[in-house]
This record gives sequence, C-alpha cells and structure tokens, in this order.
Amino acid sequence: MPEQIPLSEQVWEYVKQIFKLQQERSPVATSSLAEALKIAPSSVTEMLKRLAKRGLINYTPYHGITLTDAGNEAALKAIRRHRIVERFLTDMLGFQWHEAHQEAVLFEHNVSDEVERRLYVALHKPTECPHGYPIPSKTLPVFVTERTLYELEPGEEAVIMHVRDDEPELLQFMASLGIKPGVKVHMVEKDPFQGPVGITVRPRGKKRTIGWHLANSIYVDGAAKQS
Amino acid sequence: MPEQIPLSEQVWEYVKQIFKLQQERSPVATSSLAEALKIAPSSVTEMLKRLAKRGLINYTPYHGITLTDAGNEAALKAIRRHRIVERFLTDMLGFQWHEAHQEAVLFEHNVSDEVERRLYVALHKPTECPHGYPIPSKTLPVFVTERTLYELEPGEEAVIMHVRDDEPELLQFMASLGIKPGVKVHMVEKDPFQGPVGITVRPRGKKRTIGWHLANSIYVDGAAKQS
DNA sequence: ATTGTAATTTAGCTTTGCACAAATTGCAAT
DNA sequence: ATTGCAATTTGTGCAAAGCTAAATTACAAT
Repeated sequence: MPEQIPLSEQVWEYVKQIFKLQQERSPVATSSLAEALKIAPSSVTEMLKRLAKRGLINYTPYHGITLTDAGNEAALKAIRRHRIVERFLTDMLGFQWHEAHQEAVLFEHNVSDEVERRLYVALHKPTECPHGYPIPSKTLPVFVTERTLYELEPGEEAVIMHVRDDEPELLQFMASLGIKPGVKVHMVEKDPFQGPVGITVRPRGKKRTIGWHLANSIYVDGAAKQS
Repeated sequence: MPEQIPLSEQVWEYVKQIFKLQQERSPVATSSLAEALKIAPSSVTEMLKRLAKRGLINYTPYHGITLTDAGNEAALKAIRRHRIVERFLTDMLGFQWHEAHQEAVLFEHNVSDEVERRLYVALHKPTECPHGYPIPSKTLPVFVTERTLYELEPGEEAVIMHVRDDEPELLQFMASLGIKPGVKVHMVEKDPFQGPVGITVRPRGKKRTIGWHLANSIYVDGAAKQS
C-alpha cells in the first residue's frame, strides 16, 4: 500500500530517464542521471532518496540504482504517455518530429489517464511514436536488435527501426536526409575511431557522409544482408 | 522590463480567478479569492504580495486588490487558453461538458503558445467555450447582458447565453434538462426569497421547477420579450 | 467613544526541488 | 599498502506554496 499521493512531475521524469539509462547500463550512476536530466549531481542524490523511500528504486549509496517493479511500471506508464502525446502533436496538430519531443515533455505529466485513453483511441491506437519507438502497454517490447547504423559493416544494408528523439537539431537534419523509421540504408564506407561514415539512403539516394554521432543515433534492424 | 521568469502555474490560476471575481465586485477581497481557489486566506495573502511584486495586481492591504494592465493581459491569456483547451476536450476527444472544465485546469498551464495556436486552428477558430463563454483574443467582450435566468420575471422569455462552468454536477443536471447555450427558456413562475422557479425549456419543454442556485447559474440574453 | 466581530495579515512551520561547497568514499595506479 | 582523483553524498541555503494559530485592523453597532 505505498504511494497514495500522486507522483510529482519531477518524479515521472526521473523514473522515465532511469528506465532509459538502465537499458544501456545497470545499475545507473548518479552522474549519468544528473547529466541526462541536466540537474546537479547533489540534487539528484536528494531525489534518489525520495524515490527510494517511495519504493520506486533500489538505492545503494555510492553504487548506483535500479528500478523496482513499481518503478518499472511507473516508467512504462510515463513512456507510454510521452509517446502518445508525441503522436498527438505530430498527427493531430501537425508538428514536425523534432518539435514533438520537447512539446510533449511540457505537458505529458498533466494529462490524466482518461485524456490519455481518449487520445490513444482518437489516434487509432498507434503502435509507435513518431521516432519509431514502440508505445508500451504493460511491458515494453525489448528490441532484439540494438544495433546502430554506425555498427554496420561496409556493404551491409539495414532498415531503420527508430532514432534518438531528444536532439531536435539532429532530428531536423535527419529529416532533411530522408532518414526515418522504415527507410533502408546502405553502409558504403566507414572510418575507424568514431570517424565519419559514408551511406546511401534507399531507394535512389546519393552517397552521403555523416558523422559518428549521427550514425550512432540511428537504430537499425539486426537482420542485415550483404548487398 | 518586469517578469522575465515565466509565471508559475499557480500565478496563472490566481490571476484568472481575480479577473472573474472582479467582474462582479472590484476590488476583490482576499476571502472571496480564498474561497474560489479553495486555499486558506493566509496563504492567499502571501501570494498577493508576490503578485503585487510582479506588477500583476494593485494591492492595498486590508482593502482588496485589482488587476493591473499586465495582470489583465495575463488573465485574458489564461482564460483564452482554458477555453480553447475545453473545446479541444469536448470537440476532439468527446468529453462531456461537465468534465471539460476539470480536465482543462489540469493541463492548460503546460500548453505552449504554439500548441495553443495550433489547437485553435485545428478546432476551426471557435468563438466560444463549450459552456457558451467567449474565447477572448486581446480583449474579452463584456456581456451587455449580465442577467441570470433567476432574474427573469414570470412571463418573460430569453435565450441562454452561457452557464457556470465550475460545478460538474450542476452541468450534468443542466444537460439532462436540455439547458445549454442557444436554447430558449420561458419563466413561468417564481417564488420570492431565493425560492424555486418554474420554467419551460423551448421548444416543446414541459414545465420544470428548478432551484435558485441553478437558475442563478444560467446567464440569459437581456432582450427578453413578453410572451 | 468604545467595543466586538469578522476579515485580514503576520508568524512560524512543512514540503518539494534545486544549487553550491565541503566532506566522504571507492577504486585504480603506484 | 598507500595515495590520489573522480564520483558521491552531506550540509546549508534558497524559493515557491501551503497550513494553522495568533495578532491586528476595519467598521459597524452601541
């Protein structure tokens, strides 16, 4: 019978972020959270104590954190809401995908369950956000394929599954290159040491050279075939 | 060059409420604000000092408050947003009018200017909220007619202009009686001393007896004609 | 002119969140 | 084993809002 009081806006944001970071490395370090949320590490520590008290995370001082089951559930709920709101912004209000994320963060936490439900229906029950990430219900389908475009070897071809949604400029640039979920890409050449990579966007794309960061923000289907 | 920092959610709520109360009686008393916002009077006093510091109100301790020009502008902006969001909830998400007000309060303050603008367009630039109140742009058209249904004399007939939006149960009941903006009503009989009144809702309404509070929550067109 | 009551304000305390500076801890390199 | 740095945590302080209880003020009625 914990948590009668509704989670504060900030708590949702923390939990959501912890969930994401946990998919890369678990337990999650205070500093990585601080960086992701753009909050001073000390403030994060404060909040972690509160989250632990509410049973949302397992917190071992100096050794990072993990989400509890309750925390996981909260995170999925937050992520679901976020992605539904994103779709609302793009599909119903005509926002560009690089604007959607920011705007969504603004009001997702003030959307009631009922509004979320109705939005979901009005949008024809979408399965993905505008950036290609799945909209979770109870469980978030884990990607079998956690390869980024950068990890493709020269000659390989793959389909874009989803792209990072938290850097507007990057998204805008991607859009200008025709990069979006569902599109096929071909790795032409790759420089070592996080150097630039040459790719073509199918069909009928010219060769393009993109930087490491961009290439590493594009997640592709693991089933790659030699061309 | 005051107010660089955005107004807090609470500040918007105060300013909006002050605006409404000011239309009935000006200056506005601390206690009426406290009652309207369901906040302890002492807390309201605290906030009034902050509002005064930000130049939103003229505050004379013990003698009530008035909105400054800046305050007025802020209030109209808040009201506009509120009413647009209400329409969004009813028109696009299918909420009942008695639910719209509550839900709108939840997230209206987290809606950005851009989202508001797009909502407004997507809704085909509505001129009124679901309860019949006008959606202001720069200035709020003051009602020439500030008569309530209760003030009609027996035999008079009038058109409903708008109804109070902040009491869900009341709204639900009104809906069940067919009472909404644009509908004609006929005053049949009226008891003195805030007693019940008998009315008919045109066209083809049976006679109905409603209480004082309800009758006084329905605002009608001043141009009444004897029937 | 005084008094009493209701409205209002002040005082003191709580909570949530954030930040900075100082102390502490973990761990890797010597 | 010790040292030293980076990551963390603790301590202190601030701001927004809110509450209760106590003091103060306005004003009307005597």
